[in-house]
Amino acid sequence: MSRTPPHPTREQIELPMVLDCLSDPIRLTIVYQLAQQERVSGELCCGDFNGLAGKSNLAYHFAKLRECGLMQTRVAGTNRFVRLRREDLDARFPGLLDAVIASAAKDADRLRLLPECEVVEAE
Amino acid sequence: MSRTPPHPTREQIELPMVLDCLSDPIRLTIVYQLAQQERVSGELCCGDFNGLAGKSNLAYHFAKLRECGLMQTRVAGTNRFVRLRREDLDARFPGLLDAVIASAAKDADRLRLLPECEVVEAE
DNA sequence: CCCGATGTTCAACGTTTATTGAACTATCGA
DNA sequence: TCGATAGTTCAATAAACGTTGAACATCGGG
Repeated sequence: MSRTPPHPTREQIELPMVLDCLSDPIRLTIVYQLAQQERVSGELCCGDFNGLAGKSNLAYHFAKLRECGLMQTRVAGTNRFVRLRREDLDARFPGLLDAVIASAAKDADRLRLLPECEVVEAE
Repeated sequence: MSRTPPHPTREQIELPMVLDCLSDPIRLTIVYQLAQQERVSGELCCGDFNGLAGKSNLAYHFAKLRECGLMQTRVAGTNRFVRLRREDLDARFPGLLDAVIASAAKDADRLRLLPECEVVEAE
């Protein structure tokens, strides 16, 4: 569990898998928030997403994002840091990631991927 | 069965649904071939895709593509013509469709969405 | 008016998916 | 060394998905 998990090579990244990965609201939110972070460190810790779902569910989504080549995991002590594989994705599918992120930003309210995600409970 | 089936309005088109729709190889192929057709009539007849899958299976994929807002169906006699909802998609998600199509074109051989799709049968 | 062609609808099926909680592993700090 | 923390793995479940074939509806041409 301590070693860095396997990632696909750049050439192994497949378009349908990437699109399928991005089609899930939780994963799209993760990607979107990682994209926001690109201007800073580019990295976020797994725990930073704990608000989105339960921990085991998040681990499932992280694995999918990693296996399809969308993001990269770095192990640091008891933490794991994730980041977008921006260079590989831009090389494989130029403009795709930016278009998806821009589209997500446009619909941020609709997708509920805003910083503060208030869940309104109707009775 | 004769009347034009329901389509979502432009504003009803949702990003995750569009991405999910595009993540299926058969649907991606349909979209890709419709995009090729944009320089000509922009339309193709349902039957033009009969090589991709069985007819009932195609009807299923057509329905998904229509319901997510990716394409439009026009009834003409006993035929049905489909086309990309280019304007609506570009308005909703600028650059997305083009990026996806360009990515698909880049991987056309890998995705087997070339005009002649030879299926190599290993014993 | 029927026949053939075009496509859809329906029920059935096996597979994949997302989600959960419990158990587990690994690391850091006191 | 012990305990708390971070995150993964596993088994179980329910829902959604893609594929199939048979039945159906509609239109155009003889």
